[in-house]
Amino acid sequence: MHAFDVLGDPVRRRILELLAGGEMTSGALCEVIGEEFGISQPGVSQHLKVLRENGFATVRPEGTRRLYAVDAGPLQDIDAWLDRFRRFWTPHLDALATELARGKRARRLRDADETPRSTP
Amino acid sequence: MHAFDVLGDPVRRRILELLAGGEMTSGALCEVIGEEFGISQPGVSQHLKVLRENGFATVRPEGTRRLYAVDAGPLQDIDAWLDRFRRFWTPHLDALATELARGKRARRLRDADETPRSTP
DNA sequence: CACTTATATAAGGGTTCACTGATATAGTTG
DNA sequence: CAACTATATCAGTGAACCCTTATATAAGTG
Repeated sequence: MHAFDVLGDPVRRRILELLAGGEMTSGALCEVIGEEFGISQPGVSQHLKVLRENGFATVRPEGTRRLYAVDAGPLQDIDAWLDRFRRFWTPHLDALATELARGKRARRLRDADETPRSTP
Repeated sequence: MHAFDVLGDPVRRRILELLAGGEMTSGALCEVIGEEFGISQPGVSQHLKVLRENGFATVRPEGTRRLYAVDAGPLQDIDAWLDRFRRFWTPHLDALATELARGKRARRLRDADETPRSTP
């Protein structure tokens, strides 16, 4: 399943949004999602499986619970795919700022201690 | 159809990649896509319709041809949605650089992501 | 106008997906 | 071990999606 397909489902997007705030147990997710979308525990569990199997989430057992957390790998892939379109909405940011934003070379920020002259 | 669903299809992603290079006619797209994916002209046309109807592409008639172009609006929405996960792969960029990169206006644009309450 | 080229729509079929209810696994506790 | 809690899996069903072939619209050309 492609990363975009995984994110095509609103339940899975919401789960990731929740996990963005930190680890959560399957049960806690079931509660919120069940409330918001009106779907059953197996329904949520199946979505968690999709997130797991596609690298969007990791799981860590703790006693009888299972703690889920975001794995940002596939999200980063999507971010990278979007690169080729960024020029459509960030007309001409100077290269340094773009580089910074992408995070390709965070180190350079320290070296060049300047305050990047903004041209927004 | 949600933006992520639109991008879930590899043919539509490829069409957008091609359009990222500049306007193209339906015919030219049919040729490349037909070649690469082995699908028919109506197949491609239907994908173009999806892209149009969901705001990913604009069309402009020129004689008997139709010129397609990228409309980056929905892509920007996706980029904005990814914001909440960026900290996972851009450890700690200072706020200024991030703000610069995102484009200050992008922030104001939209933050709302509908999380429907379904009625069973 | 008849003909051709460029593109879109229509109708139908096969496949995939997301749900539900029932059940299985696994850890915890009496 | 038995009972309970937390979570995952199974089997089945209805809907959505993407493709195909056939056909429609529309503009240019003799």
